[in-house]
Amino acid sequence: MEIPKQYDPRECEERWYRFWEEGGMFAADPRSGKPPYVIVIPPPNVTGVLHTGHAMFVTLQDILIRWKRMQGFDALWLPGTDHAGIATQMVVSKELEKQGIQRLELGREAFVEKVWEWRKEKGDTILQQLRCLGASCDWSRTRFTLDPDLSRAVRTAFVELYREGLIYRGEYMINWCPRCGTALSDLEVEHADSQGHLWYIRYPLEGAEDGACIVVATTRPETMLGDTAVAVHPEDERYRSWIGRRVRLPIMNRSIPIIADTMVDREFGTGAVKITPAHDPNDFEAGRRHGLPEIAVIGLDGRMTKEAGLFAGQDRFEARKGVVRQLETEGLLVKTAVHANAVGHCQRCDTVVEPAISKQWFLKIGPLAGPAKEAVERGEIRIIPDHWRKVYLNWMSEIHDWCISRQLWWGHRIPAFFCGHCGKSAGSNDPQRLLVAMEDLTKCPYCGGTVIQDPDVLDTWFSSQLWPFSTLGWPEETEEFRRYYPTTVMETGYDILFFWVARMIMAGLKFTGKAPFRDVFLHGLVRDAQGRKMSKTLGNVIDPLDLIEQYGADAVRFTLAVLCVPGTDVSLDPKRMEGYRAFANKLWNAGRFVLMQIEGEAVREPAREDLGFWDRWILSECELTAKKVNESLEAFRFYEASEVLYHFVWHRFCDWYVEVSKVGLAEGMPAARREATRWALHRVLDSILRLLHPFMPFITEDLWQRMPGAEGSLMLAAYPTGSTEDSSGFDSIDWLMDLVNRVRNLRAEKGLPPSQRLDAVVVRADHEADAALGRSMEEVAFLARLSGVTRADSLPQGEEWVAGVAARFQFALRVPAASRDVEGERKRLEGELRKAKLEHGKFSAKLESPAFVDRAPAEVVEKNRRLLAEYGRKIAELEVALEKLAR
RNA sequence: GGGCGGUUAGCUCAGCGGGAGAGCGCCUGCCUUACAAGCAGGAUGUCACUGGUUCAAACCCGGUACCGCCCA
Repeated sequence: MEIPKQYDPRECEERWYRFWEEGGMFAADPRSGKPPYVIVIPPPNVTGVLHTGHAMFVTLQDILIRWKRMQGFDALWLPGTDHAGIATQMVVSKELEKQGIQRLELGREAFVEKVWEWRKEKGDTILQQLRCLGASCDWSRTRFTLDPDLSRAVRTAFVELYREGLIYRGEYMINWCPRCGTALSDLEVEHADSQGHLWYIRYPLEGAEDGACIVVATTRPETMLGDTAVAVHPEDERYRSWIGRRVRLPIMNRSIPIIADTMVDREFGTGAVKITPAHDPNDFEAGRRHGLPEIAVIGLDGRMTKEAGLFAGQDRFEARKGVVRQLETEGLLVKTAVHANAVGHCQRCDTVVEPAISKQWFLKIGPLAGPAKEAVERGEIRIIPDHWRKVYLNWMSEIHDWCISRQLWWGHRIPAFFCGHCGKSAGSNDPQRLLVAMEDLTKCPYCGGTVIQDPDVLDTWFSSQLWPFSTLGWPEETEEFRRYYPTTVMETGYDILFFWVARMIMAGLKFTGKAPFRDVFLHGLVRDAQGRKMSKTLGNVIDPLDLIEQYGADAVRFTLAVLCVPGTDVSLDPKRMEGYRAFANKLWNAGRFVLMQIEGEAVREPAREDLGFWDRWILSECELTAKKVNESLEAFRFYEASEVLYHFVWHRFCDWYVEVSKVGLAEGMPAARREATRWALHRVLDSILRLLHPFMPFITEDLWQRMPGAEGSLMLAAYPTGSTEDSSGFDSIDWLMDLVNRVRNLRAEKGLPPSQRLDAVVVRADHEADAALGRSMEEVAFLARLSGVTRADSLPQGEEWVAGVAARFQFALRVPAASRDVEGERKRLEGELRKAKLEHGKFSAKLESPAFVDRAPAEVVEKNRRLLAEYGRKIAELEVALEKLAR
């Protein structure tokens, strides 16, 4: 069998993926009788192309799914895409503009038609790209948030909430994006600190002969045109006598009252604030409390309205400058101070968001948040890492009503109707709650008149919150829903904890009465090598498809897994990926070695007594590794699981066992010994491939298929559990390794190449160590490149011997005269002595303290005693060696 | 303003009460017939600062400084 020296991912990835998919191995089977394990995918936007965030969740979720599938679960990983209202509408609009087509000219129906065409053409690109990473999704169950049955779920949810009075319509302050032309929820506004100004403006007091003024400070002077009051704190001595009087609003020359309200922060500015109910959320609340008029001076297009007087028609930022200039001219600007404040920006287009009063649909959140909070507090839902649990609870306790209507065309149209004849109107004048319905209305249920449907659509997240159950058939009680709901794990990035996870919990509890998942695992954001957020403007975006092309999907996956430390963002350094590509290659060559040794025939399990000490050691290490990997995955510690595997494969199996096995496989060895070694190699490689498969599915399948006796697919083979058998009794391996290391070290310092075999004498081993060495003479000789090892009672005499000291052994190497360097040796030995004395000193100090000996646990004291003795012996041995050198 | 984190080797980060670790990078030597995407060896740290608890603190508690994230 010819196996190339280098692993070539490109050669096999597509082939194996097709093998799995065509073999139906990704499909869940509700009738299998196995326990279900379910993850629903965080649906990528249809506009999307694969980015590193997707690569992250695909890797982690596929690891979980493949692991559980191998463990014998009926694993369902349900894929799909999200219609992503604003994002998709923006992308398609831009596409059309390139063709010279304007969305508004096209009209709603035709535009939506275009989006569907676009989605048909491009919408599944990303799902194809997920396959490149090896995603073992059950593609037969792929869903899209605008599918008819999912749309029905959305409508059901809306109607139910409306009938219960949890959805209402009204004029309130919302966030408005002038560029997208739609309302946004609070979450869709990103606050960015910016260096702005604080303008101090003088408002003349009416009826004051001395020209007295009240000075207010504002970061948004253009809004003063819409001021309808000035507010002070009721207990503020400075202004107490002013309350109830009136001031003259500059520029507009309007008379407005001075009111008292406890919301005023006495420390901010002058302690007196202007109130603009139409353009500030706090002022809006204050305005409603005090019954103030709401005068909108900024329109929804971002331009000043006719209420803005001489500024009407100006852009809002132009008007700001104009107002300041005008105030200066009138001598009413007291001062300008530099001031940092957080400005809201549209999440999608980065335009500065305008707080505005608008008639919108809202979801009353209180009744939903309560149970959602409790479910997490009670531990019915676990959020991992734990600190996100705290963040979740904190957010849940101060959550606000959710503005769910959007002035878009692409999305779930709100099933609300208005009658032009009798004036009945869904949300505000619908006493019997008839104007929101499952089926479209044609006639008014009150008067039979013609109705029109609300033109708005729902926030995309309104449908996303139903995803874990709408994808399984809800509101129908389908077989899938009964079997796979609630799902098992929700795995996603922490950036959508509020957007999505929290809302799914609320919706799940509300509509199904059950928490939609048991565990929530939140991974960190993928950043660049310097820890910066990836962004197009920075030009530091890493394309996962490029990475796959360059390093192979397995290396990409392994890197992401090993970097996934809970609670930390991921700095993705391509350098790091090189390392894991090398790991894949290492595994490849280890596999190549084993396959060459077993020559295509399955080796029968040998009798226990035929297994050598090193064979039993590696088998035991392998069990231990399996156990740790399962434990780590159970706790979502992906980094730990992958590190444990990396270490075992490279630094136990390859570095030591594969080397040692060459002794057992050598020509002159008894047949039973050779067979036992071959069996152990085969056995451990098989376990390694199984253990690594969820992390590196392609290379492991490729190697596994080459193994004698391989049937079906590795992805359906049993996952090793690791035994609970006693794994002690291998301490002496560590001593032998240390001996080999010391010999290698001495050899390196003498500049003696491995090709030069040396004679060695090993002496003064204690009985235990001596016995261990006796069992492994050939192995030690091979590993340390020695021509012969002699056990003796004392160090040999003579110029040609160089001494060294290991943990349990003292040894001497016979070196050529040319490489002797007495001075250098003395320095080396003295250096070692110094270190040993330092360590010795630490332990003896500890053990001399009665407090330590009395109060520390016995095993800790014992361990310290042992180490003290070890260093004591080492010191003695080094001193002997030095003394000999002096002679 | 409220909440949550972080500060450990040149870089990215583990460790979270009992001998300071990994990967990458760096230095030296090797084509030792699985692997040069490799092998062997080596160097590298006042575990931010400061009090306290403890026989014992990178780890627990209090404070300080700096950095970050989320929410208003």
